[in-house]
Amino acid sequence: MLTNSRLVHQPHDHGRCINAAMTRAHDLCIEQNARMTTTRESVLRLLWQSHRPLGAYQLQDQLAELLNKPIAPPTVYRAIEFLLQLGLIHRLPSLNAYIGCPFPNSEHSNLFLICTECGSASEMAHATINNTLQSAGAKVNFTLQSQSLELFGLCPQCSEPLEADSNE
Amino acid sequence: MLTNSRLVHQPHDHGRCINAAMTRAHDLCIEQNARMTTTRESVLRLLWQSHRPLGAYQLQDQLAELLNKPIAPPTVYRAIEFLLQLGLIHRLPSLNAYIGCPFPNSEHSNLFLICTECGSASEMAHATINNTLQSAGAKVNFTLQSQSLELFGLCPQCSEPLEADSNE
DNA sequence: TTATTAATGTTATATTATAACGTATATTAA
DNA sequence: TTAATATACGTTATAATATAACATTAATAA
Ligand SMILES: [Zn+2]
Ligand SMILES: [Zn+2]
Ligand SMILES: [Zn+2]
Ligand SMILES: [Zn+2]
Repeated sequence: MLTNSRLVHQPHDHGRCINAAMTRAHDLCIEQNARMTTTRESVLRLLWQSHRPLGAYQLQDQLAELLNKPIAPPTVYRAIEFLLQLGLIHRLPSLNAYIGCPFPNSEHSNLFLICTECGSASEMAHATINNTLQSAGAKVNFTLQSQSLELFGLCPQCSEPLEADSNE
Repeated sequence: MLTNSRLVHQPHDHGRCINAAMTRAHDLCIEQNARMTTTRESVLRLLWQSHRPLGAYQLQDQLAELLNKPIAPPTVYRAIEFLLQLGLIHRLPSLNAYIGCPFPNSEHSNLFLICTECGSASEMAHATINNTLQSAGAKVNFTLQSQSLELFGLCPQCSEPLEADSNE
């Protein structure tokens, strides 16, 4: 089971998250002979500013501010599409939002844990779950191609206040 | 494991699906002291015309034709919201579409099997999967509240042509 | 019946995403 | 180096999905 949950939902040195993500991205681009342009790099970096998914129009605003010039939606969506195709980011359909992928190299299905309180989202690659889903499909002769798995709930951080209350 | 997969992805007497769904809906409304108005009933019935999820604006068109008068988006969305709250339908976030729930009474999480070829979608309530997800969350101190699970692939119907080819 | 609540009608607008076409920039071939 | 090509970006318009706000009507309760 591969996950960034422990990191995401705890205080941590987030600079390392950013650096690691950007390094991986550049490596992957070289490997795939893809171009990491300023726009694409900026969008990826913006998505890694936190572990909270961002919508396309939030990205638009932040990108415009960062590059200090007006940015139109297609610019953002093109960068998003590029990053999605390389597997550097994911789309969270239930939120219409995007988030950086912490392990873009490894084959993995997307299981997200999304905190309804703070908005942070972590990702899991969970072999058992994937196998179970696969065989659940197979049992009814359904050939699995891809999947979108989103779990909503309270992250460790946001559960704590409640525990504190019960101590009083 | 509770599912309507066998039914959905095979030829079947769909009239029975519709009748069962409408009966369940009316029963549930009585039980919950909720009003099944013409608009709401029509939307539910439209969603049950097939096992393919429909978007809000497809519903708008079909509802306008059915009721023979212009229908504005809020009318559709209000009916959708009502049916969602009663658990009579579900939203499929990755499709921006809605589908009737085959077992609105039973507590269940929403696992959908969506055929990328014919668009049909079936639903599963799968205890093992839910338990596994629950405990996967618990392992990283994540308290599960709700979930959105969508599997994409080929249904039995749409896999068959390929099998036929290999017989030639 | 009147008061109250619930549902719908209506208009406008917010939010998310893409189409179409032109321009600039980078890569490759000559 | 230059010309040809492919790739990325700029720009404008618009499609597709969803909601806000307020007026009107219908159903229920007092
Ligand atoms: Zn971090
Ligand atoms: Zn990922
Ligand atoms: Zn049916
Ligand atoms: Zn259901």
